[in-house]
Amino acid sequence: MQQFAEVIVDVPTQQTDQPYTYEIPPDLVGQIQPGMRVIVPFGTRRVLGFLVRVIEHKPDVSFEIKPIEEVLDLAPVLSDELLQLSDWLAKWTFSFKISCLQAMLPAAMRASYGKKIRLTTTEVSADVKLLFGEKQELPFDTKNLSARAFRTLSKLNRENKAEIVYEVRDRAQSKSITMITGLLTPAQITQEKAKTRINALRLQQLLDFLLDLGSARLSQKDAEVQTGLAASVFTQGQKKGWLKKSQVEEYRDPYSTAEISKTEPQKLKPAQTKAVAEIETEIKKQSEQVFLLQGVTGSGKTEVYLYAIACALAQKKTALMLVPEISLTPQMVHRVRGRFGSNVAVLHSGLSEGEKYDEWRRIERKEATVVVGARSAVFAPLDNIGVIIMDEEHETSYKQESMPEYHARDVAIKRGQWHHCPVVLGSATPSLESRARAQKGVYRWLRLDERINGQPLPAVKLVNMQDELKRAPAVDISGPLLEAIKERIARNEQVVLMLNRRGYSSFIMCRECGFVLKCPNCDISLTMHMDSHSMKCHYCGHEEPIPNICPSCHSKKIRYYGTGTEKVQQELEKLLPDVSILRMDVDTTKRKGAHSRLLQKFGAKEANILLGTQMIAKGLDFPDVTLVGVLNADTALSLPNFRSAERTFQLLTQVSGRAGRADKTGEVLIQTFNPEHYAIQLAKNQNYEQFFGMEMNMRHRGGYPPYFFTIQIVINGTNEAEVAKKIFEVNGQLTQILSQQAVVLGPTPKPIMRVNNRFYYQLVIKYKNEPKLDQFLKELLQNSQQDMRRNLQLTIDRDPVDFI
DNA sequence: CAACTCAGGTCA
DNA sequence: GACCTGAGTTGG
Repeated sequence: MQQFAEVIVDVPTQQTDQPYTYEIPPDLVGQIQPGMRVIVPFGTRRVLGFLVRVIEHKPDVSFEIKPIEEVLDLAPVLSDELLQLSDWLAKWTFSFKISCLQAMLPAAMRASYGKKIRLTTTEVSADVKLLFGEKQELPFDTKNLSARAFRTLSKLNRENKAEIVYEVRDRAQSKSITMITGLLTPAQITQEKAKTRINALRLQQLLDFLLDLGSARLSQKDAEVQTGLAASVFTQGQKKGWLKKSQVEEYRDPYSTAEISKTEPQKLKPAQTKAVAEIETEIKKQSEQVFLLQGVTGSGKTEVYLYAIACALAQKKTALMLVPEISLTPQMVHRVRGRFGSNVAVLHSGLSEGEKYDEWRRIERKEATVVVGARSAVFAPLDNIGVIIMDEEHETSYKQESMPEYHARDVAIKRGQWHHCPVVLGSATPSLESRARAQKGVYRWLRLDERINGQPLPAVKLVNMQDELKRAPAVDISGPLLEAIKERIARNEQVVLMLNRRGYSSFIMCRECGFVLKCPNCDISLTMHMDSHSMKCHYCGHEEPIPNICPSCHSKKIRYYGTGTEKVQQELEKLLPDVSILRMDVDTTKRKGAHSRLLQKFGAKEANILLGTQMIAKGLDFPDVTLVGVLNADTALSLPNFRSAERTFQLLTQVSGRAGRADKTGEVLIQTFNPEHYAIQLAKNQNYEQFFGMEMNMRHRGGYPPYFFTIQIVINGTNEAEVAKKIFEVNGQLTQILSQQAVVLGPTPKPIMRVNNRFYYQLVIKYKNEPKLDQFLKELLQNSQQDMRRNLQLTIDRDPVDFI
C-alpha cells in the first residue's frame, strides 16, 4: 500500500513553516514512523526534515510529490509527546516549527550541509584538470574557492560537464573503540608459536599476549599500551586468524563513574519532612500539582528534591531536575550522582557536542532515569516522568533569548500535564510570578524557613558609598570593606568579592574633550580588555587597539572609566600586595572546565580572595568564606527595567548566603550609592516576604507582570526610517484590535539602537485578556515575510525578561 | 535559506 | 553571445 508523509523541513523561514508531503518509498512502508529524521529533496537541494505524520491516502494536489530519499533513524528520535510539545511551543513562542524540533535534540543531531561538484566527463581543459588533480569531486563553496576557480567550475556546470551534488550529513557520530578477542585455544597458540619464525619477535610477543588474555576481551588501545606493540601487529594477527577485532560503541563519560562515592539520604528537619510528604502524595496520586518550594539559603531544598526523585524512582518512574547552568557545578552534580549513581544523566553546556549526544542517548535508551541539566534539558527524552524539579526557578537563564524564545518553566509545567506528574519550583527568592501564583493557590506553597544547621543568616552591613567615596582607599573599595578584608586574611579565612557587572563596562574616555571610543558598527562604547590589550565590542565582536591619544582632539589624556574585574584586581593588588586573588569573569572562564578549575583552586585555599561577577553568587559553598563583599550593589537598579529591583534583591540575597555556611559566622558588606532603596534595605534584612509585598505594589501601580502579560515586538533593519515606519504601522494596527484595558509602550528605539549596522525599534504590549491578540500576531508574523525583501526583520517575544 | 528565473544591463 | 546584477519567486 502506498503511504505518504508530512515532513517539516530544515528551512527556518515563515513560508516554509508548514508540513510538506512526500511519498514513502515502498520498501520503507510500515517501518517509517513520526518522529524520525529524514532527508528529502527540496527544490534542487536536499535537506533534513522531521517526519511528523504518516498519511494513508494520496493527497489531492496539483504538484508533483517527491519521495523521501533517506531515513536517518531506525527509531523515532522524538516521541509523540515531544512532537505535540513542539507544536505547542511553536505557537506559544511564535517560532518556526523546525526551530522548536531542533531545540529538543542535541546539536549533534542537526544536519551539516555540503556541496560538491563532480565531473561527468573526462574531456576537460588543462586548467580544470589542474583544479581537480586526481579527484573526480571537489568541495564546492564560495568561501574556499577563489573567484576565478568558482567561475570555471560554474561554467563547467552550465556546460553539463559537471554536476553539483548536495550532501546532507548527520553530525551525530557515536564514538566506537576496537576490541580485541583471542580466537585460539592455548594449545593452538603453542602450535602457532612453533610455526612462527623465532626472530619474528613482534608476532611471538603477540602470541604470548594472546595466551595471557585467554578468553577475555580488551580494547586494542589498552592492548597496545600493555604490550608496547604497534597497531599493525594486531592487524597482522587478525589476518592470520589469531584474533578478532570488533567495534564496540563507547559512551564518552564526562564524569568518570569510578569517582562516585555513594551518599546516604540525610535526616530531614520537620519542615523538610512535611514538604517531602506533600510532594510524595502528589507523585503517587499522579497529579499535575505545581509546588513552589520557598526556602532560605541553607534550608535544605536540595535534600527535598533528592527525596522527591527517590520517590518517583520507587514508583518505577523517571525524574527530571533543572538547575541554572551556573549552579550546575561539580558539587551539585556529585550530590545527585552520589545518591542515584549511574542512573543519572547530566546535560550542560560544558559538555562537548559528542558528550551531549551520548548523554542524550543514554536517556533515550532508558539507561538513565534521572536527568539533571540546564534549560534545554527540559526536553530530555524521558518517558514516564514521575516528578519535575526546577531549582532556582527565578533565574532568568531559564528563558532562552533566541528562537524559540521559551521559558523552561512553561515547558516543564506543560510536560508535567502530559505525564500527570507534579512540578516542584524551588527558590529562596521566587520570581514574583510564581510567588503570586502560590498566593492565589494556583501553585501549592511549601516553605522551609529554617536553616538546617540552625545558624542565623549572616549579618549584612551597608556601606554608603556617597559618604565613603571621598576618603575611600580606591575607587571601588571603601575603607570599611578594606578593613574587613584585612581582618579575614589575618585569620586565614577567605573572602568573596562580587562585582555586579550588568550594564557596566570599562570604556575609554578622553578627559580633555569627553570623546568616547565607540564601535563603528554598533551604538555602544567599546570595552577595554587588558588580557588581549584591545578594545572589544561585546555585541558584534569588533576589536581594535587601545588608543594612546584621543582620535578626536589628539590629547594624551585618554583614560579608562568604569569598573571591571581586572581593574578591581589591580586596585586590590596595590592595596594588599601579599594577598593572592582569583579572578572569575567571562574572560577567565571562557575555556572549557575553567570555571570548575578556578573554584577548585579557591576551595583548596590557593587564594584568599575570589573576585568575580554574578557567576560567583550561586551554588558555591566554601566553609572558610566568612566575608562576602558586594562592590557595587546598585548598578542594576538604575537600568530602565521593571525587574531591576527584583534582580538586585535576588542577587544580594543570594550572594549573602555564601558567607559563613559552616561553624564560622559570616558577614556581608554591601557597597551602595542607594542605601535607602527598598530592594537594598530588604536584602539587608533578608526579608523576602516584605519585598514581595512592596514589589507587587510597584508592579500593580505600573501595570507590569504578574498583573499584566507582556509581549515585546522588535523590528530591525538597515534603514532606520523604514524600521521606524514599520513599527508605527504595527502600532496603528494594534490600537485597532486591542481593548481599552491593554497598554502599548512605545514604539521606541531600543536603548542600544544599532547593532551590527542594524537599527532596532520596539514596542511592548501589556494586557490582561486579549482574545484577538494571538491571531493578530500570527498574521503579523506571516505578513512580515513581505518586509524581508526590504530587509526588515520582525520578532515577537512573549513574556520578555526585560524590555531593554 | 538557497537556488532558480527573469529582466535589464555591460562589454568586447 | 557571454556574463553579471538585482528583484522576485519557490520549494511537496
